Amino acid sequence: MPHFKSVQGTRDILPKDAMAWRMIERAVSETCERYGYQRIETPLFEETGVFARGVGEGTDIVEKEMYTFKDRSETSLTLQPEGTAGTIRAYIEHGMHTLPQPVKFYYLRTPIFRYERPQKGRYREHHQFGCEALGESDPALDAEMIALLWDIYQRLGARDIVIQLNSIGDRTCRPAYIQALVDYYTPLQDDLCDDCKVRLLKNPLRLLDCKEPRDQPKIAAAPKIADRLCEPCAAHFTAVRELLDAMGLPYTINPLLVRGLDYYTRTVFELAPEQSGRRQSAIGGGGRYDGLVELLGGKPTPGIGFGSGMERAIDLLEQQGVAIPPTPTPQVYIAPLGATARAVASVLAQHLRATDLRVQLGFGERSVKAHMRTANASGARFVALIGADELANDTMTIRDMAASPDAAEDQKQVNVPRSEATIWLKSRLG
RNA sequence: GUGGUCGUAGCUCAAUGGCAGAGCACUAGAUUGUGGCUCUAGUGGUUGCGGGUUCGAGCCCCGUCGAUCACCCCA
Repeated sequence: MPHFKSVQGTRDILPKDAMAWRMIERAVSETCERYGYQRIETPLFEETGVFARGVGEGTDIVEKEMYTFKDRSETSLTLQPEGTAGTIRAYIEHGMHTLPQPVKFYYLRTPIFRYERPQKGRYREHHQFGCEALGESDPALDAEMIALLWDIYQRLGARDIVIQLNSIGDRTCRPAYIQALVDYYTPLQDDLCDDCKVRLLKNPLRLLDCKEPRDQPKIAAAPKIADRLCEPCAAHFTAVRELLDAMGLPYTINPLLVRGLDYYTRTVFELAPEQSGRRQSAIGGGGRYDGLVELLGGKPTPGIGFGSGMERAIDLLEQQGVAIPPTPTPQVYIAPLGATARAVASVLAQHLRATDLRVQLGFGERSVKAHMRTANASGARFVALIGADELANDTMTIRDMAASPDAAEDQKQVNVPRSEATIWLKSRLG
């Protein structure tokens, strides 16, 4: 017999984790709706070009991390490696530029696929929630979105998390900054770590990200993008900061914050636990992408968005001991004895469920003891026992599983007419 | 893609190169139809997979798959 395993970097989300997921889903959807964002769900896969062009040909994601395949008509498709590009494609395809702008979306529990070497907090399939807002460049939108992300995690009860903020300029000022960076680093080339030698040629912004100790002094002395922004970008960045200050949102400017997707312009931000030396603990990140809609074939349209990893969010909440709502338990467990009772029990279960009670039906030919054990393990509050005696007089014996072990037997259970089952249970379950 | 550590029952783990085990969980019993505590029994394994060395491999060697940690990068 072959035995199958979930494939590398994927995992099952089991019932024991369901409530944690649901808690996050609720916090996200309710908070987003409060901010006027509406839910969107786009297909799991797109034509490869959507991501290749959107995310950027030179990025690691496109170069070596996409799940790309040809379908039976030889069309190149890709499982979404991030949440933004598909949403932009939908915005363009459905002519949403005709709606009042900005158009504000959120997505939830969206599977994201990246072919990477798995490790803690990093999977080949993971899930994100996120927001996108298109058609508006007002810095108030940037501030609102950062506040929204912050709000979600506050609502979830996460502690000690920080927002890092930076501006990486736009098509006007960034090329000049990158050139300045290259000019600064080129004379130092021979003294750089091997990774940085590659970065200098391939993705100079990433030089700022290096963690090699010997390169830190070079980074500290390197030109900073904040000093090189063009006038409009500088004004935009200032406005975002002033709004965040006015809203009282804690954030820190990180002049070294750059992001790995090519489409970002101006505002970029990340959310991470306060004392996380490790980079893969970032739980959310995003930024403005004013050129992206045009890049994907739409009219020039500003936009901004973020994505946040749900597995990482759950890890964080677990690590911080945030209380997860308990899994709902049955309110009634019905224990039938014998074939006739089982038929009666099935019908009774349906009646009770129709009145919104959570009912667990006991299956099979089992002893009373076995039923009681199963009921106890299920966490059911009451057991409704139906055997020969109860069948004979149309009753059921109801046992209160929450009664003290020391209580007298007649305090623990009572015989109730089956016709009064709903009323009896409802009055006691509040 | 690179490097370190590790793969034994559903879970957590034992077992000098010499008969594969325990606890938990699960199932069933402990005088009539009653849970939790206790006791007893039972189910459950091709020791991740494939080769090799050896009289004999869970243990040693090689490969492979996977997990984990770090790098790279990202959520």
